[in-house]
Amino acid sequence: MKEKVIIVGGATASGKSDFAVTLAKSINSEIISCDSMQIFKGMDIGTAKITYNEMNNVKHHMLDIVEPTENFSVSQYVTRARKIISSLNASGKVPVIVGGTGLYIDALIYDFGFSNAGSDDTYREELFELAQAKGNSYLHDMLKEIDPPEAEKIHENNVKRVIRALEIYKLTGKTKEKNDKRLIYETLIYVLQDNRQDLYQRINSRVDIMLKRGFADEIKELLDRGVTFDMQSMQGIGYKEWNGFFDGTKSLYEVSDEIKKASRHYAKRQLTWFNNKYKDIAEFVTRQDIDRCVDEAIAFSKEGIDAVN
RNA sequence: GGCUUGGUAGCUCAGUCGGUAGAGCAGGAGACUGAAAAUCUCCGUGUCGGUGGUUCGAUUCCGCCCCAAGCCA
Repeated sequence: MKEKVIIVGGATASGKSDFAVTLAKSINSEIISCDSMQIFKGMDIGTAKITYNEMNNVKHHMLDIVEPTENFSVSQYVTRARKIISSLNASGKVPVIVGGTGLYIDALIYDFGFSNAGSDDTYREELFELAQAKGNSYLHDMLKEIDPPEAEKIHENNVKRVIRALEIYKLTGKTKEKNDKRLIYETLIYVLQDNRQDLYQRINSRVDIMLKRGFADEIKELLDRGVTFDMQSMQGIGYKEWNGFFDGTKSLYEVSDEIKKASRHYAKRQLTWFNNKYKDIAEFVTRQDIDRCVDEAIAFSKEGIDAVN
């Protein structure tokens, strides 16, 4: 029998955290965050990480699990999250997975068969310089040599992806295997929706609030602790934009404006992801549907368990 | 009141030696199975301030008017 999982997805600032806490509370379960930035310690304000009070006594997993000086990847996320899902299921709890990182959710609910490839910074650098010198298509041709179908899927200007594909090959000696898309869990998936304008409005004002709550201090602290702008953690929205602020090349207004803009763009990308990929497996709801969803979640988490006992 | 410089896409501006116009940003659509809050792809018709004139034809040249900024009174 498949393990069960409830998922709450949606764009940034759409109210996922709150929604998820309510669901988890109602089925006496726990939450597993599915967010590629909230995994970092010390990055709280900018990632809009849930606060202790907001958790409302519901246990949260997969938050603050990596130092901001470290690299992290989907495969590591999946390995760790799966264990938590299993142990919760074993104790009769259906975990509520919340997050906006589409790839992480996908990798979790489908079997992508990742091997444990880490990263190779010097090789990345090497390839990047190669692309600079000989052009994007040169690098793309390299990928075509070793993995034609993969090369077919990646646009040659998407240098970062081409590099990662080559890097994986170098580290594992293998090309990606085709895995069919079958859900490995029994799922109840909700995607939170919102009017575009309202969402953008919410994003803008949320950035203003972040700044008032000491966003700048958070960045300073990270930098003091040895985090630099070229690290993975600092590529996140709300972090990379501060590059230039502390040496005076950028004003606070510019920083805030750029963060808002980037967040809006991000939200748009998330909407595209969920709208197009989750059409058949998710239920699209708004925050107002919470009561109905709670009922469904209760039924979903009970279903089957009675039969077993 | 006089002079100067502007008034072109939601914004900043380019351009048309006279044949009705194009960039960046914003915005929109999309891709995405190993960095994903990353990365990448695609989408540009707007009374060219108004009005008269010159012209086969004006957003482009000329006159007048309106608006904005600056300078002089």
